[in-house]
Amino acid sequence: MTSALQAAPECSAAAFAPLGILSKRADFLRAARARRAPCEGFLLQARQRGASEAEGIRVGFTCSKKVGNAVARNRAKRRLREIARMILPRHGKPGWDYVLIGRPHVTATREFAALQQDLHRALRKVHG
RNA sequence: GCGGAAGGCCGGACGGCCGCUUGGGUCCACCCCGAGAGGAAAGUCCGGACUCGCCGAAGCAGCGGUGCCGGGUAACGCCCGGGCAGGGCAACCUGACGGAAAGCGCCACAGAAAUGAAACCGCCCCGGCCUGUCCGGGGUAAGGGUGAAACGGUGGGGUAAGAGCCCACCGGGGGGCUGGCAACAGCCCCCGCAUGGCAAGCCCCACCGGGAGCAAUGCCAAAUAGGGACCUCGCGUGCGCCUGAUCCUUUGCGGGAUAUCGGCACAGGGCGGCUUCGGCCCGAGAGGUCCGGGUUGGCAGCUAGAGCCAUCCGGCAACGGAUGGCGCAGAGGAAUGGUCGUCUGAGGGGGCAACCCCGACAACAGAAUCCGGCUUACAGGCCUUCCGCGCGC
RNA sequence: GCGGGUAUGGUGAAAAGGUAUCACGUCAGAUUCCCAUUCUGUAGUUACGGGUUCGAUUCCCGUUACCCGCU
Repeated sequence: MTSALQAAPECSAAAFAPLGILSKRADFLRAARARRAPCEGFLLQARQRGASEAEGIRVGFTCSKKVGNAVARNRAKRRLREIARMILPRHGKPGWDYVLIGRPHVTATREFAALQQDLHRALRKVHG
């Protein structure tokens, strides 16, 4: 966790998108217990962290074996990562954790623009 | 032209923009220049490389594997060539393909009998008297029936009935010669010839193999309490040597003592299932197993390798050799992506047709230490060689 | 990633290479005025595909699914 946050400022991309990466099982579990917003292409879970925890926007991705074989899982994860990179730095809120969970068949094949719409809608629901 | 057989290859192409990982340039940042999934990256079924204070080597025992012969290879359970057997008109395909008179074991049910064979019915002969759908003794494996399998097969002779009892052919066994490195094949001679099947049952023979695995292993940092339990072996020798402590003596140098401490030595002990040799360690402690506690960070291993591509030479081939060229992913909760455009396009739709429209979501699938194989998955396409049938010349 | 194991009615387990068995459960029937108890019956491609064998749940090979260990 600390490594992910310390690594982020060194990373060139982090200057644009200060997104931390979730890697701890505990973080995923805490996000799952907080707010959730299902939509067509994926499931969004989000949580506002306590003051003592890390800063900035953090994001995690989950594609279980249900999504498919390794090719399908990786493809779904990459598309989720892409929409997160495009949208979260501007529309996400600092101090929040977001977890995007892939769905079988849909996440890998849905129109990319529709996926982006889904994320916008899900973020509004989670924040509001 | 139709239907097949074998071998090999490809697995959309190019570009723009925005990203990711990584190498280099740059003092740093910005930025610039490169590189970035597969034939199976898969299954983890074999074989290696590499690592290990799991002691080493040889032998024995044990365990596991392989199994026609020859060759290839670092090695293999892989590949190539050959033999034999089975299948196919053929091209060609398939085969765990050593040993069953070394031994042990099993062969259910059925059947008389399931293996150092055997007489239920039947057939034939002899004897008896109650002369019969009878009883007793013997001969007989041709016939019946059972079974997955019944002790050579078919035909003829022969006989009381039969029988390798005799003969011919086929099959089998033994020996010799020839060809071949060999597996094996061919020919000749001899033997009328009881000697099932299963070794992917134990086993025998030959050959091979120690174990664990890159989450191996090494280093750095951080953190905790270096804590507990159990097991195995040992705790010996002494006028040995040193004189370093110590003690006695001397003003001191020096000399002496060896009870005690220390060092050295020896005996002894430990390190594989056993033995031998070697090595290492201990020498009064050593080694091992387990529990408990802390960490879940970083670096190395980590990508130049039995490497790839051409050409030539040797070889039927697998493959080997020589010369020249190439630089070819290295992540680490894990990069190799997103999107747009142009082209090609199997296919789909429309039309009598020319042609038009749609069309990259058209396969299986994502490196994780690295190689050689095997196996499994795979849309569609291309190339080469060969076989059968049909037609033409 | 590396290594190991398992698969048998709905569930949990047995089974020398020779008819797949046991317990609980399900459903149906009998018993009872009704229920419970009791009794009788019921259903398996032995995970899947090949091979060895006369014959495979068992032996061998491949595939699939699930489970476990190792930092």
